[in-house]
Amino acid sequence: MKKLNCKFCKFKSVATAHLNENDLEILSRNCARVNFKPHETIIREGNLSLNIAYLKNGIVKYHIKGPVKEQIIKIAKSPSYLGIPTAIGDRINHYSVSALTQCEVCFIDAEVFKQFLHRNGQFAYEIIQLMSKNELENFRNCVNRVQKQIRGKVAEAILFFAQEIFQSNEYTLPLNREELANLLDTTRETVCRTINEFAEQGYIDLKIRKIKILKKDKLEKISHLG
Amino acid sequence: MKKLNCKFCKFKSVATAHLNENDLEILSRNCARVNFKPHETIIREGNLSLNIAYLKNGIVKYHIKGPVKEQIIKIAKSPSYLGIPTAIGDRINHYSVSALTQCEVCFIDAEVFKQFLHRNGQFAYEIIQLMSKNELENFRNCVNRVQKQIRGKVAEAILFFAQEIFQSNEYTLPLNREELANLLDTTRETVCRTINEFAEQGYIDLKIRKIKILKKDKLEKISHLG
DNA sequence: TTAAAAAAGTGAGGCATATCACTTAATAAA
DNA sequence: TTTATTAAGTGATATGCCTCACTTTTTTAA
Repeated sequence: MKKLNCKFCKFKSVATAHLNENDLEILSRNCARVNFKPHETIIREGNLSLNIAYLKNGIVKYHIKGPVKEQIIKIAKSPSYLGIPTAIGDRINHYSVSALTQCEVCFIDAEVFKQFLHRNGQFAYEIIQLMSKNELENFRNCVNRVQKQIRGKVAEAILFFAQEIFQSNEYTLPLNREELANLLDTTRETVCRTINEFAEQGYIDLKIRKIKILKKDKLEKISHLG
Repeated sequence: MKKLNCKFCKFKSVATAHLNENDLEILSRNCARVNFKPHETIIREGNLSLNIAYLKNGIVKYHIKGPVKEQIIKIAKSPSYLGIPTAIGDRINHYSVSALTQCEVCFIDAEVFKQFLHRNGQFAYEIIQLMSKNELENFRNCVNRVQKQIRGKVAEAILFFAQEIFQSNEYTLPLNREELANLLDTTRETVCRTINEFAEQGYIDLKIRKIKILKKDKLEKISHLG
């Protein structure tokens, strides 16, 4: 943990840009930076939610205890706030967030963050905008989960990592087969079969976790079809 | 449509309680009340989102166009804001909301609402709190959808309407079998079979849409089991 | 009050995906 | 390097639910 000067943070969020000198000073005093290695837990379900986490760098997974098993609900990357709903919606975290890659996180005291929201409508508005976009994404996500068949979901995931996470058609998947299966509501075996089928068909080049998209149009068609 | 005096509205939201006389006056001038019959659309996906809808009275369904079909994503009842994420997250509605019962809705000009958020941190904070709770619920909802089997979901739905919507063990389901199936990601036939099985087992008393819960503990067990 | 239309219920068979049991490959440890 | 461990891949079988085709009941309209 290091104390910071948030004023000069190059990863400053859109919302934070609305804070004045004084508030940035308060933020600096109530903010601590922590680094996480892959697999480490940043936010833990069931713990007291005393901080807002801001992901400055890295890729994370959100996961939650379900009636049957632990479930990955989404993948997110920096820059983004990680714990707003869980810190403001209740005193206890309702989900976990874990690092998939090396991650750099700022923990902001939740009370200080709430004070900013109360005092600064501009700041609050930016947060509301972020949360709104998130909720729309979550709805979309949920419908895709329940309606698409496995081939459609695997294709969607391959494209998601290329477009939303890595901005490249070539990348190393930050999930193993088990985790990918969990994210897509299926089993490891089915993911193996499906992803290898895509490789056989020449839609992707696949070396375990290294993926290169060869026929984006084919994948898009499979993804949209369900 | 009628013009209102929001100051004396007995359905006033927690957030609105933070508005001062002047803002309440502005709200009154930019707010219109509309009544809806069952099946009528309150918010339509794809339309411009120029208003925030506040549900003063009634039960609604949220639904969204999926890759395969129109999907019911959730059921909500008054009092609640209906269109915050879709009005603030984008210029165009990303989901629809339709009346399941007779509904009373206030449409608030989105720009006026945004002004309140900008100017009044207290107001914004209340909205953030509502949105946070919503997001936590959505996550929970989504995990249940993907992990539970049909029997578990039907049991959950029966209990949900009793506890969250009607606060009674005896109620008339505001959905037909087709809609209930859609909400639970299954087919009409499977819902019929499952719900009638529960009736045969004596867990519920069932007359088409009239439901009376007889063995809550049994339903809870089935629901939690998945 | 009867006819028409819509909603609900039911049985048989099919299918996508899960499960199980195992092999092969990759990575980590000794 | 060799061995141990974990991750990935694969075939055979099982199963929960969907689909289809139809009947029965309820609601709406004439």
